[in-house]
Amino acid sequence: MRVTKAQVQANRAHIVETASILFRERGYDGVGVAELMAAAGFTHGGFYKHFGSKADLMAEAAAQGLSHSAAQTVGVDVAEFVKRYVSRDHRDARGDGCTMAALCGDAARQPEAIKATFAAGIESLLAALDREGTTLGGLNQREVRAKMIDMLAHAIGAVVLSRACPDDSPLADEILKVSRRAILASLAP
Amino acid sequence: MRVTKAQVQANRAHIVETASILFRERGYDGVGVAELMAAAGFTHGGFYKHFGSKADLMAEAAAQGLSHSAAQTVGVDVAEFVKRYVSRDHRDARGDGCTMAALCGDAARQPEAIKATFAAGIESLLAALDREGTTLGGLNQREVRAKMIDMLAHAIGAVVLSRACPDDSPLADEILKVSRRAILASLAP
DNA sequence: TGTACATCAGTGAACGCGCGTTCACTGATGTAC
DNA sequence: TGTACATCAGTGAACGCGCGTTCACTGATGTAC
Repeated sequence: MRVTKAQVQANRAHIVETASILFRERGYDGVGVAELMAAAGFTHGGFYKHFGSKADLMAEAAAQGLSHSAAQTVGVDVAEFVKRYVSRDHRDARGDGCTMAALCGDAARQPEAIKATFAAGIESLLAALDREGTTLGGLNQREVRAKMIDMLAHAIGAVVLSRACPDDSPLADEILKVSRRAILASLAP
Repeated sequence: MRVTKAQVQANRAHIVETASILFRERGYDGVGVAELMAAAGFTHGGFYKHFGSKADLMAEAAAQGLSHSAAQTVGVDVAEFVKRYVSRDHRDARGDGCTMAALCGDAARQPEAIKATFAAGIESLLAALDREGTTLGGLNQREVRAKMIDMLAHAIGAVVLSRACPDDSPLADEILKVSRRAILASLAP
Protein backbone atom coordinates (compact mmCIF):
# COMPACT_ATOMS: atom_id res chain seq x y z
CA MET A 1 0.00 0.00 0.00
CA ARG A 2 2.69 2.49 -0.85
CA VAL A 3 1.42 6.08 -1.20
CA THR A 4 2.46 9.19 -3.12
CA LYS A 5 5.38 11.28 -1.83
CA ALA A 6 3.00 14.21 -1.47
CA GLN A 7 0.56 11.99 0.44
CA VAL A 8 3.34 10.87 2.80
CA GLN A 9 4.11 14.47 3.59
CA ALA A 10 0.44 15.30 4.08
CA ASN A 11 -0.11 12.23 6.30
CA ARG A 12 2.88 13.11 8.43
CA ALA A 13 1.69 16.69 8.89
CA HIS A 14 -1.77 15.40 9.75
CA ILE A 15 -0.35 13.12 12.44
CA VAL A 16 1.63 16.00 13.96
CA GLU A 17 -1.43 18.25 13.95
CA THR A 18 -3.64 15.56 15.48
CA ALA A 19 -1.01 14.89 18.14
CA SER A 20 -0.72 18.59 18.87
CA ILE A 21 -4.45 18.77 19.64
CA LEU A 22 -4.61 15.54 21.65
CA PHE A 23 -1.53 16.40 23.73
CA ARG A 24 -3.03 19.79 24.59
CA GLU A 25 -6.28 18.13 25.61
CA ARG A 26 -4.88 15.28 27.69
CA GLY A 27 -1.18 15.86 28.25
CA TYR A 28 1.81 13.93 26.91
CA ASP A 29 1.22 10.92 29.15
CA GLY A 30 -2.52 10.94 28.49
CA VAL A 31 -2.31 9.95 24.82
CA GLY A 32 -0.78 6.73 23.52
CA VAL A 33 0.84 6.15 20.15
CA ALA A 34 -1.87 3.69 19.06
CA GLU A 35 -4.73 6.00 20.04
CA LEU A 36 -3.05 8.94 18.40
CA MET A 37 -2.51 7.13 15.11
CA ALA A 38 -6.11 5.86 15.16
CA ALA A 39 -7.32 9.45 15.69
CA ALA A 40 -5.32 10.48 12.65
CA GLY A 41 -6.85 7.63 10.64
CA PHE A 42 -3.96 5.15 10.63
CA THR A 43 -2.84 2.02 12.44
CA HIS A 44 -0.08 2.32 15.01
CA GLY A 45 2.53 0.25 13.17
CA GLY A 46 3.31 2.97 10.67
CA PHE A 47 4.21 5.47 13.35
CA TYR A 48 7.93 4.64 13.25
CA LYS A 49 8.11 5.23 9.50
CA HIS A 50 7.55 8.92 10.35
CA PHE A 51 9.08 9.43 13.80
CA GLY A 52 11.99 7.98 15.73
CA SER A 53 10.05 7.85 18.98
CA LYS A 54 7.04 9.26 20.79
CA ALA A 55 9.35 11.87 22.39
CA ASP A 56 10.35 13.05 18.90
CA LEU A 57 6.71 13.57 18.00
CA MET A 58 6.11 15.40 21.26
CA ALA A 59 8.81 17.90 20.36
CA GLU A 60 7.47 18.31 16.82
CA ALA A 61 3.90 18.71 18.01
CA ALA A 62 5.00 21.34 20.52
CA ALA A 63 6.92 23.24 17.84
CA GLN A 64 3.94 23.08 15.50
CA GLY A 65 1.50 24.25 18.16
CA LEU A 66 3.72 27.06 19.34
CA SER A 67 4.49 28.41 15.89
CA HIS A 68 0.80 28.22 15.06
CA SER A 69 0.03 30.40 18.10
CA ALA A 70 2.70 32.89 17.14
CA ALA A 71 1.43 33.07 13.55
CA GLN A 72 -2.11 33.72 14.75
CA THR A 73 -0.88 36.55 16.94
CA VAL A 74 0.94 38.61 14.30
CA GLY A 75 -0.83 41.90 13.79
CA VAL A 76 -3.18 41.44 16.75
CA ASP A 77 -3.49 44.32 19.19
CA VAL A 78 -2.09 43.37 22.61
CA ALA A 79 -5.31 44.26 24.43
CA GLU A 80 -7.26 42.16 21.95
CA PHE A 81 -4.82 39.29 22.51
CA VAL A 82 -5.39 39.45 26.27
CA LYS A 83 -9.17 39.55 25.89
CA ARG A 84 -9.10 36.43 23.74
CA TYR A 85 -6.48 34.64 25.81
CA VAL A 86 -7.86 35.24 29.29
CA SER A 87 -11.38 34.12 28.42
CA ARG A 88 -13.74 31.27 29.17
CA ASP A 89 -13.72 30.31 25.49
CA HIS A 90 -9.96 29.80 25.55
CA ARG A 91 -9.96 28.09 28.94
CA ASP A 92 -12.62 25.61 27.80
CA ALA A 93 -11.04 24.87 24.41
CA ARG A 94 -7.79 23.24 25.42
CA GLY A 95 -7.32 21.35 22.16
CA ASP A 96 -7.66 24.45 20.02
CA GLY A 97 -5.97 26.79 22.47
CA CYS A 98 -2.47 27.86 23.38
CA THR A 99 0.14 25.11 23.67
CA MET A 100 1.95 26.96 26.43
CA ALA A 101 -1.14 27.29 28.59
CA ALA A 102 -2.05 23.65 28.03
CA LEU A 103 1.37 22.02 28.40
CA CYS A 104 3.91 24.24 30.14
CA GLY A 105 3.35 22.31 33.36
CA ASP A 106 4.16 19.07 31.54
CA ALA A 107 7.03 20.63 29.61
CA ALA A 108 8.81 21.37 32.88
CA ARG A 109 9.28 17.60 33.41
CA GLN A 110 10.26 16.77 29.84
CA PRO A 111 13.73 16.50 28.28
CA GLU A 112 15.68 19.65 27.55
CA ALA A 113 14.82 19.40 23.84
CA ILE A 114 11.16 20.03 24.55
CA LYS A 115 11.90 22.79 27.04
CA ALA A 116 14.09 24.45 24.41
CA THR A 117 11.16 24.24 21.99
CA PHE A 118 8.98 25.98 24.55
CA ALA A 119 11.55 28.71 25.13
CA ALA A 120 11.77 29.26 21.37
CA GLY A 121 7.96 29.37 21.25
CA ILE A 122 7.88 32.06 23.93
CA GLU A 123 10.42 34.11 21.98
CA SER A 124 8.48 33.83 18.74
CA LEU A 125 5.25 34.81 20.48
CA LEU A 126 7.06 37.81 21.99
CA ALA A 127 8.32 38.72 18.53
CA ALA A 128 4.78 38.52 17.15
CA LEU A 129 3.43 40.68 19.99
CA ASP A 130 6.27 43.19 19.71
CA ARG A 131 5.09 44.42 16.33
CA GLU A 132 2.04 45.85 18.03
CA GLY A 133 3.62 46.25 21.43
CA THR A 134 5.92 49.04 20.34
CA THR A 135 2.92 51.32 20.08
CA LEU A 136 2.56 51.15 23.89
CA GLY A 137 3.03 54.75 25.04
CA GLY A 138 6.63 55.82 25.11
CA LEU A 139 8.33 52.65 26.29
CA ASN A 140 11.73 51.67 24.94
CA GLN A 141 12.44 48.26 23.43
CA ARG A 142 13.69 46.71 26.65
CA GLU A 143 10.67 47.95 28.58
CA VAL A 144 8.28 46.64 25.93
CA ARG A 145 9.91 43.22 26.04
CA ALA A 146 9.66 43.13 29.84
CA LYS A 147 6.02 44.16 29.68
CA MET A 148 5.19 41.47 27.11
CA ILE A 149 6.99 38.73 29.06
CA ASP A 150 5.16 39.75 32.21
CA MET A 151 1.84 39.97 30.40
CA LEU A 152 2.33 36.47 28.98
CA ALA A 153 3.20 34.93 32.37
CA HIS A 154 0.25 36.75 33.90
CA ALA A 155 -2.21 35.58 31.23
CA ILE A 156 -0.94 31.99 31.27
CA GLY A 157 -1.19 31.90 35.07
CA ALA A 158 -4.81 33.05 34.94
CA VAL A 159 -5.81 30.40 32.38
CA VAL A 160 -3.89 27.58 34.04
CA LEU A 161 -5.22 28.39 37.52
CA SER A 162 -8.76 28.72 36.22
CA ARG A 163 -8.50 25.32 34.52
CA ALA A 164 -7.42 23.71 37.81
CA CYS A 165 -10.79 24.63 39.35
CA PRO A 166 -13.90 22.46 38.93
CA ASP A 167 -15.92 23.02 35.76
CA ASP A 168 -18.45 25.82 36.13
CA SER A 169 -17.13 26.78 39.55
CA PRO A 170 -17.52 30.48 40.45
CA LEU A 171 -13.84 30.69 41.42
CA ALA A 172 -12.72 29.55 37.95
CA ASP A 173 -14.64 32.41 36.35
CA GLU A 174 -13.63 34.87 39.05
CA ILE A 175 -9.94 34.20 38.39
CA LEU A 176 -10.34 34.95 34.68
CA LYS A 177 -12.43 38.06 35.22
CA VAL A 178 -10.20 39.59 37.87
CA SER A 179 -6.97 38.77 36.05
CA ARG A 180 -8.20 39.98 32.67
CA ARG A 181 -9.09 43.34 34.15
CA ALA A 182 -5.75 43.62 35.96
CA ILE A 183 -3.71 42.71 32.85
CA LEU A 184 -5.58 45.18 30.67
CA ALA A 185 -5.10 47.85 33.33
CA SER A 186 -1.36 47.16 33.45
CA LEU A 187 -1.14 47.67 29.67
CA ALA A 188 -2.79 51.10 29.69
CA PRO A 189 -1.46 52.95 32.72
CA MET B 1 3.85 -7.94 61.42
CA ARG B 2 1.00 -5.96 62.87
CA VAL B 3 2.02 -2.49 64.13
CA THR B 4 0.78 -0.07 66.77
CA LYS B 5 -2.30 2.06 66.05
CA ALA B 6 -0.16 5.16 66.47
CA GLN B 7 2.42 3.70 64.09
CA VAL B 8 -0.27 3.01 61.49
CA GLN B 9 -1.37 6.62 61.65
CA ALA B 10 2.23 7.84 61.42
CA ASN B 11 3.00 5.50 58.49
CA ARG B 12 -0.07 6.67 56.63
CA ALA B 13 0.83 10.32 57.14
CA HIS B 14 4.37 9.58 55.98
CA ILE B 15 3.10 7.96 52.79
CA VAL B 16 0.89 10.98 52.05
CA GLU B 17 3.75 13.38 52.66
CA THR B 18 6.16 11.36 50.53
CA ALA B 19 3.57 11.20 47.75
CA SER B 20 2.98 14.93 47.99
CA ILE B 21 6.67 15.59 47.34
CA LEU B 22 7.07 13.01 44.57
CA PHE B 23 3.91 14.13 42.74
CA ARG B 24 5.13 17.73 42.80
CA GLU B 25 8.50 16.65 41.42
CA ARG B 26 7.29 14.34 38.67
CA GLY B 27 3.54 14.74 38.24
CA TYR B 28 0.74 12.30 39.00
CA ASP B 29 1.56 10.03 36.05
CA GLY B 30 5.27 10.18 36.74
CA VAL B 31 5.18 8.27 40.02
CA GLY B 32 3.92 4.69 40.42
CA VAL B 33 2.38 3.14 43.52
CA ALA B 34 5.27 0.70 43.99
CA GLU B 35 7.95 3.39 43.66
CA LEU B 36 6.06 5.69 45.98
CA MET B 37 5.69 3.05 48.68
CA ALA B 38 9.37 2.13 48.35
CA ALA B 39 10.31 5.81 48.78
CA ALA B 40 8.23 5.86 51.96
CA GLY B 41 10.01 2.72 53.18
CA PHE B 42 7.34 0.08 52.51
CA THR B 43 6.43 -2.55 49.95
CA HIS B 44 3.63 -1.80 47.52
CA GLY B 45 1.21 -4.48 48.76
CA GLY B 46 0.25 -2.55 51.85
CA PHE B 47 -0.86 0.48 49.89
CA TYR B 48 -4.50 -0.62 49.72
CA LYS B 49 -4.68 -1.05 53.49
CA HIS B 50 -4.41 2.76 53.62
CA PHE B 51 -6.02 4.04 50.42
CA GLY B 52 -8.82 2.91 48.15
CA SER B 53 -6.91 3.77 44.99
CA LYS B 54 -4.04 5.83 43.63
CA ALA B 55 -6.56 8.55 42.76
CA ASP B 56 -7.61 8.72 46.41
CA LEU B 57 -4.02 9.27 47.47
CA MET B 58 -3.59 11.92 44.77
CA ALA B 59 -6.49 13.87 46.27
CA GLU B 60 -5.15 13.48 49.81
CA ALA B 61 -1.62 14.44 48.81
CA ALA B 62 -2.96 17.54 47.06
CA ALA B 63 -5.00 18.53 50.11
CA GLN B 64 -2.01 18.00 52.37
CA GLY B 65 0.32 20.00 50.12
CA LEU B 66 -2.13 22.84 49.68
CA SER B 67 -2.97 23.19 53.37
CA HIS B 68 0.73 23.09 54.14
CA SER B 69 1.29 26.02 51.77
CA ALA B 70 -1.56 27.97 53.33
CA ALA B 71 -0.26 27.32 56.86
CA GLN B 72 3.21 28.52 55.87
CA THR B 73 1.72 31.73 54.48
CA VAL B 74 -0.22 32.86 57.54
CA GLY B 75 1.32 36.02 58.94
CA VAL B 76 3.63 36.56 55.96
CA ASP B 77 3.68 39.98 54.35
CA VAL B 78 2.32 39.85 50.79
CA ALA B 79 5.44 41.44 49.29
CA GLU B 80 7.57 38.92 51.16
CA PHE B 81 5.37 36.11 49.87
CA VAL B 82 5.87 37.29 46.28
CA LYS B 83 9.65 37.58 46.72
CA ARG B 84 9.86 34.01 47.98
CA TYR B 85 7.36 32.61 45.49
CA VAL B 86 8.65 34.22 42.30
CA SER B 87 12.26 33.19 42.87
CA ARG B 88 14.83 30.82 41.45
CA ASP B 89 14.91 28.94 44.75
CA HIS B 90 11.22 28.17 44.54
CA ARG B 91 11.33 27.39 40.83
CA ASP B 92 14.18 24.93 41.30
CA ALA B 93 12.69 23.21 44.37
CA ARG B 94 9.58 21.63 42.93
CA GLY B 95 9.29 18.94 45.59
CA ASP B 96 9.41 21.41 48.47
CA GLY B 97 7.50 24.16 46.67
CA CYS B 98 3.92 25.15 46.05
CA THR B 99 1.55 22.36 45.02
CA MET B 100 -0.43 24.70 42.81
CA ALA B 101 2.60 25.83 40.85
CA ALA B 102 3.81 22.24 40.47
CA LEU B 103 0.52 20.49 39.64
CA CYS B 104 -2.21 22.90 38.52
CA GLY B 105 -1.54 21.91 34.90
CA ASP B 106 -2.07 18.24 35.81
CA ALA B 107 -5.04 19.03 38.05
CA ALA B 108 -6.92 20.44 35.07
CA ARG B 109 -7.08 16.91 33.58
CA GLN B 110 -7.95 15.11 36.81
CA PRO B 111 -11.39 14.16 38.20
CA GLU B 112 -13.56 16.87 39.70
CA ALA B 113 -12.66 15.72 43.24
CA ILE B 114 -9.06 16.81 42.75
CA LYS B 115 -10.04 20.06 41.05
CA ALA B 116 -12.33 20.80 43.99
CA THR B 117 -9.38 20.20 46.32
CA PHE B 118 -7.35 22.72 44.32
CA ALA B 119 -10.14 25.29 44.43
CA ALA B 120 -10.36 24.84 48.21
CA GLY B 121 -6.58 25.21 48.40
CA ILE B 122 -6.74 28.49 46.51
CA GLU B 123 -9.41 29.76 48.89
CA SER B 124 -7.42 28.80 51.98
CA LEU B 125 -4.29 30.46 50.58
CA LEU B 126 -6.35 33.60 49.86
CA ALA B 127 -7.63 33.49 53.43
CA ALA B 128 -4.08 33.22 54.75
CA LEU B 129 -2.95 36.12 52.58
CA ASP B 130 -5.97 38.26 53.45
CA ARG B 131 -4.87 38.67 57.04
CA GLU B 132 -1.96 40.72 55.80
CA GLY B 133 -3.59 41.85 52.59
CA THR B 134 -6.12 44.07 54.33
CA THR B 135 -3.30 46.43 55.21
CA LEU B 136 -2.96 47.30 51.51
CA GLY B 137 -3.70 51.01 51.31
CA GLY B 138 -7.40 51.77 51.51
CA LEU B 139 -8.87 48.90 49.52
CA ASN B 140 -12.16 47.33 50.54
CA GLN B 141 -12.57 43.61 51.11
CA ARG B 142 -13.72 42.85 47.58
CA GLU B 143 -10.82 44.77 46.08
CA VAL B 144 -8.30 43.03 48.32
CA ARG B 145 -9.66 39.62 47.30
CA ALA B 146 -9.46 40.55 43.63
CA LYS B 147 -5.90 41.80 44.10
CA MET B 148 -4.84 38.60 45.89
CA ILE B 149 -6.43 36.33 43.27
CA ASP B 150 -4.72 38.26 40.51
CA MET B 151 -1.40 38.27 42.36
CA LEU B 152 -1.60 34.49 42.81
CA ALA B 153 -2.38 33.83 39.14
CA HIS B 154 0.41 36.19 38.15
CA ALA B 155 2.97 34.56 40.46
CA ILE B 156 1.99 31.03 39.47
CA GLY B 157 2.21 31.95 35.79
CA ALA B 158 5.72 33.31 36.25
CA VAL B 159 6.97 30.17 38.05
CA VAL B 160 5.25 27.75 35.68
CA LEU B 161 6.47 29.53 32.56
CA SER B 162 10.00 29.79 33.93
CA ARG B 163 10.01 26.07 34.68
CA ALA B 164 9.04 25.27 31.09
CA CYS B 165 12.30 26.81 29.86
CA PRO B 166 15.58 24.88 29.73
CA ASP B 167 17.58 24.74 32.97
CA ASP B 168 19.88 27.73 33.36
CA SER B 169 18.46 29.45 30.29
CA PRO B 170 18.53 33.27 30.38
CA LEU B 171 14.84 33.42 29.47
CA ALA B 172 13.84 31.35 32.52
CA ASP B 173 15.54 33.83 34.83
CA GLU B 174 14.32 36.82 32.84
CA ILE B 175 10.70 35.71 33.26
CA LEU B 176 11.09 35.51 37.04
CA LYS B 177 12.91 38.81 37.34
CA VAL B 178 10.54 40.79 35.15
CA SER B 179 7.41 39.26 36.68
CA ARG B 180 8.56 39.66 40.28
CA ARG B 181 9.17 43.34 39.70
CA ALA B 182 5.79 43.81 38.01
CA ILE B 183 3.88 41.98 40.74
CA LEU B 184 5.56 43.95 43.51
CA ALA B 185 4.83 47.18 41.64
CA SER B 186 1.17 46.24 41.31
CA LEU B 187 0.95 45.72 45.09
CA ALA B 188 2.34 49.14 45.98
CA PRO B 189 0.85 51.64 43.55
C1' DT C 1 -2.53 -9.31 85.74
C1' DG C 2 -2.03 -13.34 82.71
C1' DT C 3 -3.56 -16.26 78.94
C1' DA C 4 -5.89 -17.44 74.30
C1' DC C 5 -7.65 -15.89 70.33
C1' DA C 6 -8.93 -12.45 66.73
C1' DT C 7 -7.45 -8.65 64.10
C1' DC C 8 -5.11 -6.47 60.53
C1' DA C 9 -0.68 -3.57 58.77
C1' DG C 10 2.68 -5.03 56.08
C1' DT C 11 4.86 -8.63 52.71
C1' DG C 12 5.77 -10.33 48.17
C1' DA C 13 4.05 -13.07 44.32
C1' DA C 14 0.70 -12.76 40.85
C1' DC C 15 -3.18 -10.71 37.91
C1' DG C 16 -4.76 -8.43 33.54
C1' DC C 17 -3.87 -4.50 30.89
C1' DG C 18 -2.08 -0.91 28.01
C1' DC C 19 2.08 1.11 26.97
C1' DG C 20 6.11 2.11 23.42
C1' DT C 21 8.38 -0.39 20.13
C1' DT C 22 9.57 -4.15 16.60
C1' DC C 23 8.83 -6.90 12.62
C1' DA C 24 7.32 -9.78 8.59
C1' DC C 25 4.28 -8.72 5.17
C1' DT C 26 1.55 -6.12 1.39
C1' DG C 27 0.97 -3.72 -2.68
C1' DA C 28 0.94 0.79 -4.98
C1' DT C 29 4.50 4.12 -6.17
C1' DG C 30 8.95 5.29 -7.94
C1' DT C 31 12.77 4.13 -10.95
C1' DA C 32 15.76 1.99 -14.45
C1' DC C 33 15.93 0.28 -18.93
C1' DT D 1 6.16 5.45 -23.84
C1' DG D 2 6.01 0.68 -21.93
C1' DT D 3 7.79 -2.99 -19.01
C1' DA D 4 10.28 -5.14 -14.80
C1' DC D 5 11.97 -4.54 -10.58
C1' DA D 6 13.04 -2.04 -6.21
C1' DT D 7 11.28 0.80 -2.71
C1' DC D 8 8.83 1.81 1.33
C1' DA D 9 4.23 3.82 3.74
C1' DG D 10 1.02 1.49 5.92
C1' DT D 11 -0.84 -3.00 8.24
C1' DG D 12 -1.59 -5.89 12.18
C1' DA D 13 0.39 -9.41 15.20
C1' DA D 14 3.74 -9.76 18.66
C1' DC D 15 7.47 -8.23 22.08
C1' DG D 16 8.92 -7.04 26.89
C1' DC D 17 7.78 -4.00 30.45
C1' DG D 18 5.75 -1.41 34.14
C1' DC D 19 1.45 -0.04 35.63
C1' DG D 20 -2.60 -0.30 39.28
C1' DT D 21 -4.64 -3.72 41.80
C1' DT D 22 -5.54 -8.34 44.22
C1' DC D 23 -4.54 -11.96 47.36
C1' DA D 24 -2.76 -15.66 50.50
C1' DC D 25 0.20 -15.29 54.10
C1' DT D 26 2.77 -13.55 58.49
C1' DG D 27 3.20 -12.27 63.05
C1' DA D 28 2.91 -8.51 66.44
C1' DT D 29 -0.89 -5.86 68.43
C1' DG D 30 -5.40 -5.51 70.35
C1' DT D 31 -9.13 -7.67 72.90
C1' DA D 32 -11.93 -10.85 75.70
C1' DC D 33 -11.96 -13.71 79.57
